[in-house]
Amino acid sequence: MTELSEPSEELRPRNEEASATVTDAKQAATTTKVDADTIKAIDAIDGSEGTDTLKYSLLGPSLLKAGQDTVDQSKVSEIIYNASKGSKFFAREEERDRQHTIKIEQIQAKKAQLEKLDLTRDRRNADALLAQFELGRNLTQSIVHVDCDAFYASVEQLDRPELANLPFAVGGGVLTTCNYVARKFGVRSGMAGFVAKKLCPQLILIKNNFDKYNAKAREIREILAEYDPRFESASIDEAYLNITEYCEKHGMSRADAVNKMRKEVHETTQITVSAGIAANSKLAKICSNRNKPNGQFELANDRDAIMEFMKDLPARQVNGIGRVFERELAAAGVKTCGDIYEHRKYLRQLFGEKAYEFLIGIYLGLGRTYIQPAEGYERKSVGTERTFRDMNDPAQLREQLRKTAEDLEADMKKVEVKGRTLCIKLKMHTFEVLTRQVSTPRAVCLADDLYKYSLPMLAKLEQDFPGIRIRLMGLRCTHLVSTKKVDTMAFFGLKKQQESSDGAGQYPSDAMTDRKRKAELDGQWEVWPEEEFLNHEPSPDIEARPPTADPVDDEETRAHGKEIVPNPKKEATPGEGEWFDCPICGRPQSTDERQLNEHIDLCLSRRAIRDTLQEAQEQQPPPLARGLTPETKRLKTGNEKRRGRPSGTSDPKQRKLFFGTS
DNA sequence: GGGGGAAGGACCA
DNA sequence: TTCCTGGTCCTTCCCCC
Ligand SMILES: Nc1ncnc2c1ncn2[C@H]1C[C@H](O)[C@@H](COP(=O)(O)OP(=O)(O)OP(=O)(O)O)O1
Ligand SMILES: [Mg+2]
Repeated sequence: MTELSEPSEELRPRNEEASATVTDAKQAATTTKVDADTIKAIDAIDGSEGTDTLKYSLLGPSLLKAGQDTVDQSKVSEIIYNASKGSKFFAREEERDRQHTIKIEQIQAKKAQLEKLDLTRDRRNADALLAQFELGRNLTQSIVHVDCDAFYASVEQLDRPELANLPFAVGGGVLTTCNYVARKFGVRSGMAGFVAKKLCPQLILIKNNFDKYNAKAREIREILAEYDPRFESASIDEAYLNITEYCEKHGMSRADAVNKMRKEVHETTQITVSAGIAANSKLAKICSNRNKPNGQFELANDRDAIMEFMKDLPARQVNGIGRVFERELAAAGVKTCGDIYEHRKYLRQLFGEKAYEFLIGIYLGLGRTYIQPAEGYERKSVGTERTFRDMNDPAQLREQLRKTAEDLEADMKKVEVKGRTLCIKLKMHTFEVLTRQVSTPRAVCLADDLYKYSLPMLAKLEQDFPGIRIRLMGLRCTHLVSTKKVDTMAFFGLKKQQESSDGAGQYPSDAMTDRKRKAELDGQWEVWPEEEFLNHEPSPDIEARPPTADPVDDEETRAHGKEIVPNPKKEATPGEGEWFDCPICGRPQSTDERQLNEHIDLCLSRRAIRDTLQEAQEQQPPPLARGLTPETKRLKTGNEKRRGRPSGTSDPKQRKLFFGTS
């Protein structure tokens, strides 16, 4: 699983001072002008015809990062521009910039059009939405966002303390991060190594060592768990915690608790972290950037304080608003979150329903107030891609495809999944990206199959783009089917798929696993407990049945799984003790791990048999009637209804929506 | 009008 | 001379029911 961290920023206009509580002493000293610069840059953008937007874009996505206070952005931008000029990468960026500019003009034209119309209805709708969201506001929780400082660099520095005062960066062709000394030169994550060298010729480059970072991240998480055992790691160096309970139990203020936590992390792991404390995750995330490095910032759980906080907040600082959307919003007149209100009646028509709701939520400073461990989350795809020297020889391309397929097989084995959709990605020498996908007739994971199904896509692309020259190739599988025995997802009743890891009988290519094919329920199933069993298959005798021949019987498949995650349904009435709802049959079960697993095994194997039978009958769908069987379809919709609010998904990086009222 | 697949793209670390 | 990698979600288009 990949994971990482976040951006940063500071500067608070005077008027926010009153509402936002600064909880770290060193804060006052470190104010920056990045915000101001950013705004200036955007202002410049609006009507400009020149290279301003391109230069701004070339600054990279992380210009809001901490440690830039003393940087002369325009000088940096000039150096980057000159270093990049003339390259293919640059040409591509120019083209993108042109496209964006066209889109901006369309937005402006549309807005001008809308201004002539009577938008009373749209304004009323927006007000209704505001009112509705307001009802869901929850100010009862204390959410903390923790973010390690210059994470990879800090970890490297532990092994090489002599680097402490020298500018250094981690990464190869592109930097993953750099220390704060290097940031003074304008060096940032995501920047090309050679550009960074132009900005800072003495810059020392260190290779990535992900195992080391992951190990360190685990150490840090161990400490976080003391403060909230159900914390959510959002990336390798970031986590959300709900410390409401902790503070209550220990009679501590939130700021004190977080100070203590940060101190503890520093003392035991030697890594400094920054934190934001607020009423919800979105605000906490913004706050954690304010006193970076090694600082914290608290925003009171108070509506007025929050509204004041959002009022002058540059939209770009909100997670989910990047370089492009920032420009588009600016074109519509929205630069700060506070600006959203006066333009509310246009937003839906200009940016669509989702973005509109997202923005309204931002204006109100709403966000998730429930935090849940990431283990309860189901991965959606696995993929691998590699950049190499330009290539256009068909034989070589096939060889590369084969390699990619093998890499992907290894990754899929590691995370124990197969996929029903295979996606190929090519980046041409011009940096233009092409993707093609197919649904495979069966879930696949073996290199032979991955190759077999992706080759025709490659061939087609070669045909459509004669003489195609490629600098990157990737493969990705989606519509995953778990090959784990009982995976944790099951416990959330979200979705469960199971299949034999050796459903290989179908493929002539893998005779080696063939011996093992007992019940090959290669297909996936999706279980929506209530609907599926409570509605038409109560079958009271399930429990009584002996555990039917376990369909899964493979070494690796057995290795993992069987991990119990507490039911997130925390309202489990305390008086009655706790229970888990079986994700398969929906009935409450003992929380005893062994008993529960036994019960689930039973339910699962029962499902397995049923599905195998069913498959025998209705097998065909994939090729033509590709899509869901009527049953699955119904179940799927059922699920959506059941989960109700968008809330559910615990995707750490969920972008839009979710003003979870918990 | 809705579901789904396919292609492209924004965004995040 | 040179600009990564792995993942999520959204939008737009299309076909089909
Ligand atoms: N574009 C990227 N590609 C790959 N890895 C990245 C990228 N950006 C960041 N990372 C990695 C390296 C970082 O150390 C780690 C955490 O990211 P992030 O929190 O944004 O920065 P940081 O921790 O290095 O500095 P900061 O002090 O600003 O938080 O994720
Ligand atoms: Mg960080």
